[in-house]
Amino acid sequence: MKRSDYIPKATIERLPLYYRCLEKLSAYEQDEVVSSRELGERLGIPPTQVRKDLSYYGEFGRRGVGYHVEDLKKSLAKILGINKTWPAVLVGAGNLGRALVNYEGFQKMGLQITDVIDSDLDKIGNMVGDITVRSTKDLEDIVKTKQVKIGIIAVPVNAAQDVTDLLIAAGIKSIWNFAPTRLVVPEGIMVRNEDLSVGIVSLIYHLSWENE
Amino acid sequence: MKRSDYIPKATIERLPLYYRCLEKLSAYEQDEVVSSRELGERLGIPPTQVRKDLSYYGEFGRRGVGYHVEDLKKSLAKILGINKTWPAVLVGAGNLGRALVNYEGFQKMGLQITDVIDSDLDKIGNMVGDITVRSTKDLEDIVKTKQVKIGIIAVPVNAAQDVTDLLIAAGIKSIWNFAPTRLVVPEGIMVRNEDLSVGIVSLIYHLSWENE
DNA sequence: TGGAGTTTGTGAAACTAAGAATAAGGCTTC
DNA sequence: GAAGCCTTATTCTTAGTTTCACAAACTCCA
Repeated sequence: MKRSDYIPKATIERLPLYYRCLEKLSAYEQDEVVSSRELGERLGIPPTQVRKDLSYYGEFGRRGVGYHVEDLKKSLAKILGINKTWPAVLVGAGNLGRALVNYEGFQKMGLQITDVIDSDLDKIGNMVGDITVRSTKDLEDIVKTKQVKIGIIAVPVNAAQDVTDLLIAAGIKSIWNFAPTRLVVPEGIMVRNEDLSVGIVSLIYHLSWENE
Repeated sequence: MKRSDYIPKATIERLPLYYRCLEKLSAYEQDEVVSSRELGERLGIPPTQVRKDLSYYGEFGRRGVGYHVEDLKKSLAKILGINKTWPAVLVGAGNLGRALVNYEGFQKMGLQITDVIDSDLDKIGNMVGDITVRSTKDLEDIVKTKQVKIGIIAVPVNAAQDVTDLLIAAGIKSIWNFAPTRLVVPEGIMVRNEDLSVGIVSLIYHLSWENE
């Protein structure tokens, strides 16, 4: 597939939004075709931005017509890598861990949490959704046999770095980190921080400055 | 407090990171002073960026010395508006809602979830943490009497817009949205989307392109 | 006291992303 | 099949953000 040499990070963040919007369109709308204008309007993104973003990866639309919903959806799935299923192991069977396992949206995006790990002996053996919580001792075996590349960290801050080290030792390549701390990882390991506190603070920031 | 006319959005997103780092420093380190270099190293941000970000709000450091940890922490708290406590009402007593109520980091950032609302009759009256789940009918009363400005949406996608309308009708000014959809709101209402699917997709994206 | 070594604050430069303008292709209608 | 109206793709311009470079301020030590 064509791909420009440099693609803005911001573009990559918008692609999933386009994808999800197309999913909705293909499920509920009868139109086979959507214009960049309509796609943009639904997402609050200018149409020129939509076209620009897509153009990094090729020509998907037809001038004077628009984009074919199904085709573009398939193309985006391929671009995003969600045309296959990615197994993931989640560490931390607390509230957040349970919420993530039960989160509806992941399956559609290609993520499947196949295993849940916890170090708390009381939690091992419990069910989270339809997954049995297993011990950290099993981690390496799980990662190796299922070829898992993604690890999700949903443990308290003070355990996050230890869990990271365990995951990397077991062979994990990408980490999705929900603990509000910066993880130290070797070259080649990708970390995405999903930092909830940052989100709320920027909301509060705007609230507190808004009358000045 | 001094504040430049225009402050980059990216800067505002970094301020909470600085704040949290300072908290850690003030709790575990004996040094009273921290340099922009050290602060940056801990967060993976270049020191010039740290200084520039802070400089939008005034001069907090001493040349040749660095920043006084406690002072800067206090200044940042004031800038971010987290020197006071902001009450918030959470809608949706599912897994995600429970995870949010029990999330440790919020209190420190000035957010206090004071009430939980759900439309599901089976859930009303249940406890989430130490909060009793209440009906949507009580929403307006809660918002008015407690002067709540922040609403948190942790309901399924198809209910999110209805909940948004309810929150706004009740007088909410800022919405933190965990449902993976774009909310339609009137002018003057702030929305922050915390879209978990986007996070995982950008991780998958990098994984799937990495060997090309 | 003065010089060497730090570290901040900031204006300018470089870089990155977004937006506007334009060119080119495609549909519709007569 | 030609004119007029759409819509995409691309180039060019503008805006936004980061990085650089350096003066100013401070510490430490001789």
